[in-house]
Amino acid sequence: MDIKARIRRRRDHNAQPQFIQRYEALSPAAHLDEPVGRGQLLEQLLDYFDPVFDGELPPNGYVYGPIGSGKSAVLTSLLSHLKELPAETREVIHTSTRVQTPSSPTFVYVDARSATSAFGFYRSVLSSLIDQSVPEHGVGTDSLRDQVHTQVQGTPGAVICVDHIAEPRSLDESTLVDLAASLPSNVSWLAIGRASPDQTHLTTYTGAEIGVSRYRRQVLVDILMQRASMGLARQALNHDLARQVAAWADGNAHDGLAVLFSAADNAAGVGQDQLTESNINAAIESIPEPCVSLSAVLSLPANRQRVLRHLVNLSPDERESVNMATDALSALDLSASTIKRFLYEMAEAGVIRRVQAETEQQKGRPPSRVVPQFPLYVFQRLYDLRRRGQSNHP
DNA sequence: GATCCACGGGAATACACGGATG
DNA sequence: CATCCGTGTATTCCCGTGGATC
Repeated sequence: MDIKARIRRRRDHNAQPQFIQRYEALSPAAHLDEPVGRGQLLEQLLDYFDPVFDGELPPNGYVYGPIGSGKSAVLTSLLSHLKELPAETREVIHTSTRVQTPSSPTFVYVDARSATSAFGFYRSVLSSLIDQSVPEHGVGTDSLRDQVHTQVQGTPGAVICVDHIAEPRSLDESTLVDLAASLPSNVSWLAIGRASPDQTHLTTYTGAEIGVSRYRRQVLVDILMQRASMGLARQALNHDLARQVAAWADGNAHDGLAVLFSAADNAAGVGQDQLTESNINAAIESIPEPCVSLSAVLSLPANRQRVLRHLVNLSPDERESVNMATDALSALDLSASTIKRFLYEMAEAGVIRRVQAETEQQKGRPPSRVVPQFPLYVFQRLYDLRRRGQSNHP
């Protein structure tokens, strides 16, 4: 490295912003306010929602597509914009004292990963319908359902969009159908999931289906460049590297962003001001196959995430068996049997994988190695950031 | 006092293997 | 040889209890 470059590096390090400027912009679990490259899906969703603008309800619907194809990104962004519409008109038209009835159906977003029970579902719907916060305890499930009824009845209705349907640990299809049936008749739902229509019986209840295909390579390149420009110092990611990541990710934005995040984190750690091919390759190496969604991991109950966070730091030989991992995690203030049950449960959900040992030992059933199936470094960093954020703003 | 659900513990079941048995 | 049995470990299943919150 020549002297100029060395000097420039020192100067940049001191005078310029950090290499990683915004972790949120890089996070595979976060969505942009304006998603990139999904104009067609946006139009299809607007077509589907179109009756709402005439004060009518759309039919039940189903949006399906593979992981990392932008379903949640587009839907959450679209809903956040749509929800602003009635609020704007309300302020202008109505007096502050009168309780106004909206002239068109309202939009509700429910994440089935966090609303995993009937109680959670009603609670999520209700808290979206009213401004006040809804208690998590002390109120019965039936009472919540009745409150949803009183909120919706006599209005033009609501479209309830239920994301991440039929994933492990989220709401399954028949539960959704049952819950929806328990709501007033002026409610439509839009389910978002990964199963194609022939793999689900959900479509027997829907009047509209929207399929989403994986991102084309060039679009994924654009997404990576966009995120890099928002989250990293200038010129940190060059186009060729973005192309490499996109080629590897094969249309899966989640995995592509996980690589970008991981590579950037690594580069920042050793003071680079640009991502290199070896950063990218190392990051790619660190992504498991198959890779479970980080936002799914980050919406697990708190103590399960805590177990995973500590699992990340265990050495491989401490993960040689479920029992050994349980012992190694005993520093957590959870009982051994709970930790063990968590590990089995999360293996069931695909968050970790159990790999049966070669049958060498004599006695008993062979143990299983514990292998994380999520991007370790990215999870670690996001988990720690989130915790710090919470303790700053309790 | 009511409510939900995370925890914790333990029972039941599955699996692997060597050795005994028919 | 095929099957069963005993032992030891792994895994799954189930449910009561208590903490946290209203």
